[in-house]
Amino acid sequence: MDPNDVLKLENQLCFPLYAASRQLIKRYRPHLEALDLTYTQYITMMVLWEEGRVSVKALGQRLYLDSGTLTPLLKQLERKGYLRRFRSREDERVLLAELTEAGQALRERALPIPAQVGSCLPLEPEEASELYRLLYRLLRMEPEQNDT
Amino acid sequence: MDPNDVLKLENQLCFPLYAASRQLIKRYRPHLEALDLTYTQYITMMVLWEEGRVSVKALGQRLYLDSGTLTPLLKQLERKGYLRRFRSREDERVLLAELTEAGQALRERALPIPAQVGSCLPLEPEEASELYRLLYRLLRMEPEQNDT
DNA sequence: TCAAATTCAATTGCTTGCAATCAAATTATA
DNA sequence: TATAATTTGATTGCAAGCAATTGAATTTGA
Repeated sequence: MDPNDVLKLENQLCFPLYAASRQLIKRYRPHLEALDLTYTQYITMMVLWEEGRVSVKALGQRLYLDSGTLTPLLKQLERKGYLRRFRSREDERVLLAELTEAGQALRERALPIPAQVGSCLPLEPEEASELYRLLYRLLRMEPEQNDT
Repeated sequence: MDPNDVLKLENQLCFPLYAASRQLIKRYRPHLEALDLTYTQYITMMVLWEEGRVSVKALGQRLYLDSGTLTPLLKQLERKGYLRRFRSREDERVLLAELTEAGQALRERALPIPAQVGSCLPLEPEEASELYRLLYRLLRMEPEQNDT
């Protein structure tokens, strides 16, 4: 590559990743609005639909989000009545989030969403799974170094 | 796929896209801090380094961002002295952003960044270019429909 | 020619996203 | 057992990101 082109937008992996992520999330919005969820709230609910109950720490590890993002988001979901927040008996530092009945019921209404969004993607199925594989490979990046 | 697994985090393309995008942007931060730029400011500067001068509208189309995001961002870059903002003579509605000397000079300091970030990715070169290709295919999604 | 429609940027208001910091609880170790 | 280090979640402050709205400039077309 011409060294003058190194800084062109189109020559960097990060930009299409960032742009595609936002564009795809935008595709979820109209479907999620009916459920009164944002995309981040939706993926949080997905973990709860799978686990039923989860600590903030575990949630953060699963979603690659920190407590600064999760705390207000979980409070919001609690206000909406989809989950309860309470401290663990065994370790009072640990805060657990647990599905309510309403949160559990919401799952049924979310079931058709993946197919609805997936069907309008301009990718062949094998391209989608290759993309999927490469993204998970990329996610295996080492976590940031801290100077201990 | 078991229909019960449709809502699992790991079965959706959007989640790894969203997570990988944020993780990769995090990789840029330490390098960009030295230039007093955030990631979004950086990609804005990349367009300016390429074009020299660009309207808010064109910038938004290029970056998939709207004026609500770009207006404060461009004002910030103007405060830092990297660009000037002024209205077009031909059409007073159009606001143009133009590189200053300082903005032009900043390019030299940004040149090594792509290689620095790229070198720590856990992808083979051919995987990276395949990922790149698939992301641009995905970005060819139709823009959102508006009900005219 | 002039009123309506369109285009464009700015503004408002809300939700992330995250670094930095703080406080509380627990664990390790002297 | 003191006390130091670690873990954990909350809080704070700032920068996106974007929908909705506004207001000014321009274009369209009757």
